[in-house]
Amino acid sequence: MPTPPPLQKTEIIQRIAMLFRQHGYEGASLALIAAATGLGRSSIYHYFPGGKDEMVEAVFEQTAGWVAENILAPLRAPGEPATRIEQMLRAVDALYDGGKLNCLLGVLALGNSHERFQQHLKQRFDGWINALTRLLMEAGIDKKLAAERAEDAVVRIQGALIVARGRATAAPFKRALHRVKEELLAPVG
Amino acid sequence: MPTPPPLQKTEIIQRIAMLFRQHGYEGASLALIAAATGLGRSSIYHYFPGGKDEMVEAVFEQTAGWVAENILAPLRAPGEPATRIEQMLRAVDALYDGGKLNCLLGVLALGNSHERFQQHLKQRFDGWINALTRLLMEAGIDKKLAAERAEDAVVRIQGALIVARGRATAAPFKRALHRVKEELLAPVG
DNA sequence: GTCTATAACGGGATAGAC
DNA sequence: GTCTATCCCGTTATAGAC
Repeated sequence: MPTPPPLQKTEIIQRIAMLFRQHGYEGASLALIAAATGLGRSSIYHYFPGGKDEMVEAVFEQTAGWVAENILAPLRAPGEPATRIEQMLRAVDALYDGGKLNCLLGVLALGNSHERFQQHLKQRFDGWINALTRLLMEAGIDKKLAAERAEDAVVRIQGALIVARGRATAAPFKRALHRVKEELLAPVG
Repeated sequence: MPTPPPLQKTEIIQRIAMLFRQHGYEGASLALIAAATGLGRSSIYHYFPGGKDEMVEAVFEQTAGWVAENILAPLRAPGEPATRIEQMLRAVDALYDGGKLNCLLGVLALGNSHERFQQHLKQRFDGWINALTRLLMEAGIDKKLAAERAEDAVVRIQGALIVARGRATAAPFKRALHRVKEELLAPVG
C-alpha cells in the first residue's frame, strides 16, 4: 500500500475549508478532518494548535487571497463597469459551484460561534460591498443608492444560497446572479 | 428559594426554538436546553424521547401554526394586495425581531443536518413562496413573473438576515422589508 | 402513569507526555 | 508527529418519587 504524498499546508487548509462549508463549524468533526487530510487526530493539533478556531482563521486568511484576486480585483480594475461585474459574477458562480456549495461567511454568520468571528465576517462583507459601491459610483450612481444596490447584491447572493438549499434546487441561485447583473447598473429611476 | 412554576409544553418548545435559532442545531446543547427550560436532562428525554431531532419536529409543528396564521393567512385573505403584503411584512418583522433573530429555516438549511429536515424545509419555503405567488397572480401579474418575484422576496429576507448578522447591524433587514414591499407589486416592465 | 435522578456508554475536542 | 488522558455532549438504561 503506497503512502500518499504528504499534503501541502495550503492543500490541507483547502480541504478543511470545504468541510466547514459543507458541514458547518461544529459539524466539521475531527474525524472528518482527519479523513479528508490523511492526518491523525493529534497531528491536526500539531498544524493547528489553536484547534478549530485556528483552522477557521487559516481558512479566512487563505480564501482572502482568492477572493481578492477573483472577486475584488475585477471590481477595482479599469474597464467597463458591466464587464467587471460580469467577471465578479463568474467568480461567484465558481466559488459556490453554481449554488451547490455554501458560503463560509453565511455558515459562520448563522452558526453559534459567530461572535468569535464577528470581525472577520464584518470585514469580508464590508470589503465586498464597499468594492461594489465604489464601482457603481464610478459608473455615475450617487453614493447612497450605490451603497444600497451593492448591499442588495450581496443580500441576494446569500439569500439565494439558502433558498436554493431549502428548495433543493440550484435554480434560485442561477437566477439571482442574473438579477444582480440587471439591477446593479439599472438606470436610476 | 421559591420553585418556579412548571412550564407548559408549548412554552418549553418556544424556548427550545429560540435556542436552535440562536445557536444552531448542534450548538443548542442539552446543557443550554436544560438551563433555558429548567428541566433536568432526563426530563428533557421524557418530553422528547427522540432527542434533538424530535425537538426540531416539535418546533416545526408549533411554529407552523404561528406562520400559517400571521404570514400565510393574510396573503390568502380577501382585501387589497398591497395591504395584505404589508400585513405579512409586519409579521415577518416581528418573527425576526427586526433582524436581530435568525430564521430557523436558514439555520437548518445551512447546518450539517439539513438533509434530515430537507422535506420540512422544502415544504415551508415552497408554501411561503406559493402563497405569495398566488397573491401576485391575483393582482394581475403573470404566473412566471409572480413566481420569480415571490422567490425573490424570500431570498431577500433570508439574505438580509445573514448580511445583518455579518455586518452587525439590523439596517440591511429593515431596508430589505421596504424593498420587498416596493418590488412585489411594482409595475410590470 | 407522569415526572425526575443517577449512572454509564460512545464519540468529539483538546492538552500534555512521549 | 503520535499516544494517552481528560472533559463535554448526546443518548440510553435503570430505578426511584409523586
